[in-house]
Amino acid sequence: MPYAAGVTLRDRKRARTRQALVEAAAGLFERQGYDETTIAQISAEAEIGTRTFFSYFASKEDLLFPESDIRVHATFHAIANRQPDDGPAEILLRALRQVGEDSDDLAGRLAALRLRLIRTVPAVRGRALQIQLDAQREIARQLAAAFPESLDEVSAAALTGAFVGAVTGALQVLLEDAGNTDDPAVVRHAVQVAVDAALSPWLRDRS
Amino acid sequence: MPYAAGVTLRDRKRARTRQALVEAAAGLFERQGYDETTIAQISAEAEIGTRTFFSYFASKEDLLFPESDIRVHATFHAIANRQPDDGPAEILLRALRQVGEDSDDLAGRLAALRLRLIRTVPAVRGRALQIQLDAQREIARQLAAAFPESLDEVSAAALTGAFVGAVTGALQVLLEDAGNTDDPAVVRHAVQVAVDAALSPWLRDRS
DNA sequence: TGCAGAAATGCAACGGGTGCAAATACGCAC
DNA sequence: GTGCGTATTTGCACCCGTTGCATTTCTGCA
Repeated sequence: MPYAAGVTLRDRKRARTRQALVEAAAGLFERQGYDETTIAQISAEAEIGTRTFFSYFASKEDLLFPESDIRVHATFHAIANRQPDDGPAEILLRALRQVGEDSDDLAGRLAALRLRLIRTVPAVRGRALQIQLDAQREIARQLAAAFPESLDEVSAAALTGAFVGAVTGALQVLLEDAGNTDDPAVVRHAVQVAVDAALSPWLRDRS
Repeated sequence: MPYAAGVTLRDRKRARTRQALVEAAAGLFERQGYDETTIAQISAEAEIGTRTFFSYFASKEDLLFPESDIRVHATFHAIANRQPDDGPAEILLRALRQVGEDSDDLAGRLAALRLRLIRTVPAVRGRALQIQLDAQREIARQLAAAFPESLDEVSAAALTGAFVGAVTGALQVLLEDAGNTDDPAVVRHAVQVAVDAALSPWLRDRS
């Protein structure tokens, strides 16, 4: 029932405008750079008033992170569909592995742009880190709920933080080495190498 | 030769003004809140022009992170003075442990304020995370240099990221549970618990 | 003491972001 | 299809952080 009731004209129009904003922004950011692009320009290109922009996105940075919760939901899914003998670490491992393979997320034009701007623009990097931290927290909560007897909230958060931190750290180095390539294949490969390198200590213990 | 030559009047005056800015800001932030305090106010209280503020700090957030590299330097020190048979993990472990014990950093009024604002104000949290990431990167670099045959750059970054991520994750939960206390003793205790909880997986393997 | 260079300052401007009130468009009942 | 109540859009004025520029003031040093 994806196209169920309740999806009104208003809703569709709103979604379309939102999409238009993201695309307009992506184009302008690529052409002129992030700092050089003004919200007024983006709004104009999407044919809405400047003021209205802020009823779609709370800030300029947020344009680069629409649907910021898909990763969290993916992990929820990994937790829900876990193998009976999977421990917390196995779940996180599988989930993070999947991030590397999920081409939808990394191959897209917007994803490449986002990655470049995260490396380049401090404001964007800051926002990205915050979103990551929130996601981490939420995943930890779910993990603790799924393993009530072996994980308290604090341990769950520590574990999640360790995994995410490891991947982030490795990725940081790999991307800075890779120079300014936006080639999706290169980026995807870097992510996979990073995940494997980051998670190898955990792999060693269990295999 | 700490008070060596070259320390001119200008330098001392500049340091004094910088300090005055930090203190003025701390007071105002405590009294009125972060967002409600304007740079003009801070500058006025420190008796400089608003414009001049930006020749001391690049942004409002940076007021809360003067000497942001002492932690990095502490880790350098831990690396330099390592025991002959210490591995990379032991070094990071010792360094992070020390953070919890170093009362200079956590007991101070400014440190408590900083911690509260990190939890409260998104802009501050963003800046803090960026500084942390930079520090992490730098530590990883040093670690890789210290263990050339057992650690490549990527592994070093992953390891560092895992440790820091674990502590950060644990601390996040502990501080949000602790409510809005600014009691330094409580905070310090939370940090120690967080570090121990976060690092216990690594401790188990080695002891 | 005087001069070159550094720092401080004032001013104007720009962009992100918000509160407010008027105008507009949509959903829905009739 | 009409009309009304409500959600959305919009323009406007405003605040604040931040920067460039030109001017003035101050310090280091010969």
